[in-house]
Amino acid sequence: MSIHTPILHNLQKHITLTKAEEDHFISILTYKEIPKKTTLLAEGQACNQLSYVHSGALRSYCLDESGKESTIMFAMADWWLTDMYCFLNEKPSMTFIETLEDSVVFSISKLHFDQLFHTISGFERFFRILMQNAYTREQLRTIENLTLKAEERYYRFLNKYPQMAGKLTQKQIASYLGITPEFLSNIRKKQLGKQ
Amino acid sequence: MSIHTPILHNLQKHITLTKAEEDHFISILTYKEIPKKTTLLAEGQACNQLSYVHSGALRSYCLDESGKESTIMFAMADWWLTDMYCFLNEKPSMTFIETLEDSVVFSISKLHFDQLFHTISGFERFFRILMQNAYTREQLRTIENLTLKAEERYYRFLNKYPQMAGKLTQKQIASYLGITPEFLSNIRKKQLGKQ
DNA sequence: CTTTAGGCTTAAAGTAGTTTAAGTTATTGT
DNA sequence: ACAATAACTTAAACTACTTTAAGCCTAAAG
Repeated sequence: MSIHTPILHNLQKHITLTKAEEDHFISILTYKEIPKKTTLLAEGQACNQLSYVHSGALRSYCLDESGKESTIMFAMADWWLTDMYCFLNEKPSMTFIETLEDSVVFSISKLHFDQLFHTISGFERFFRILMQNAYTREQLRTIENLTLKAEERYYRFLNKYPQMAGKLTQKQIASYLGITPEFLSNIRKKQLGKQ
Repeated sequence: MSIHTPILHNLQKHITLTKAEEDHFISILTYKEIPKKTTLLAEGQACNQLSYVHSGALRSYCLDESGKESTIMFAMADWWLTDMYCFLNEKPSMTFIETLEDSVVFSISKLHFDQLFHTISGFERFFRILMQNAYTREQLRTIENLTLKAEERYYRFLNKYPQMAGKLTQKQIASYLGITPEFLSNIRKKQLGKQ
């Protein structure tokens, strides 16, 4: 059971690798230990890393003109994270990525990423499935945002990501749901009364 | 310039096909002429078709318990459309798809779709890129829904999809933006005053 | 050609969510 | 151990958006 077992296992969810492919894949990974509350990507920076979360938890968010934060997504162990649009199109990042707790990630540079489609025969398939899942998940989020009230969205969030709830502040959860922290506090008070 | 030129051209945006691959691809397409305001997929039905829009315009939407419509997406010439989650996972459809005007589409069955990954060497890449674009577009929509007011979302919609604006009713546009038709009418009146 | 249903508008009243501001409780850095 | 900063709460005033209901206009169906 090496340090690379989980990330290899993640690939093996969707594709089979030869021993040579495994070795090559491991050779391009950059191991990073990142303390809690560290920003590893900031708006405007080159977004040339795709990261696999080995342990810990991270969050990506953007800021509007007025300085208001919106949490785009979070990632815990066994998830992948980057500013996907900017990574794929080699644009300066439009988002921030920060650790929520001490984390270990394996990063792949855009250069190596592009090569993986040639060096690992199943990688195209692997990444296609990753993108399929990300797309359908994001579409569900859109629909829930359009059709549900904040209270219902909050309970679905708690239900879908119970582990994340403890790692995020209320302000961060509110910014994922698209409401103010004050209103989330309101929703929670209401629920306490019911119990 | 055959009827298949546009759909082949669409594949060739991202991959190169041999003549044999082109012929095979064309052989699995189902040509469909569909009159205006026809429902070609309804909630609960098997969603086993992925459709390329040759001409015309379509819309996908879902209904909540109370009967309220939400427009998930629309598609015009040269776009692809299905209930992606249900198509990929072979679940009964959660959405409706209807034509907004007389349309011609080429459909691919899930069975043929699965085979394409083996019969066309670049298809995995093609579909990966399709999913990448769909994902990053959807993520942008989420952020705009969370951060912008309805008025701003409406003007960005008009700006991004000027051709669609004329094909959708105000009710449908409102349901894409996540507001009531009455409030959209309000926004439009306000703008008329400014001009 | 006429009826009817749907699409669009208007306006008044209601509600979900925001803003501001103040106070309380944790965390963090020195 | 202390001060400073951020997290969470509360409440009152405000605004964005919804609901309801009525009226008008256009297009499709008989």
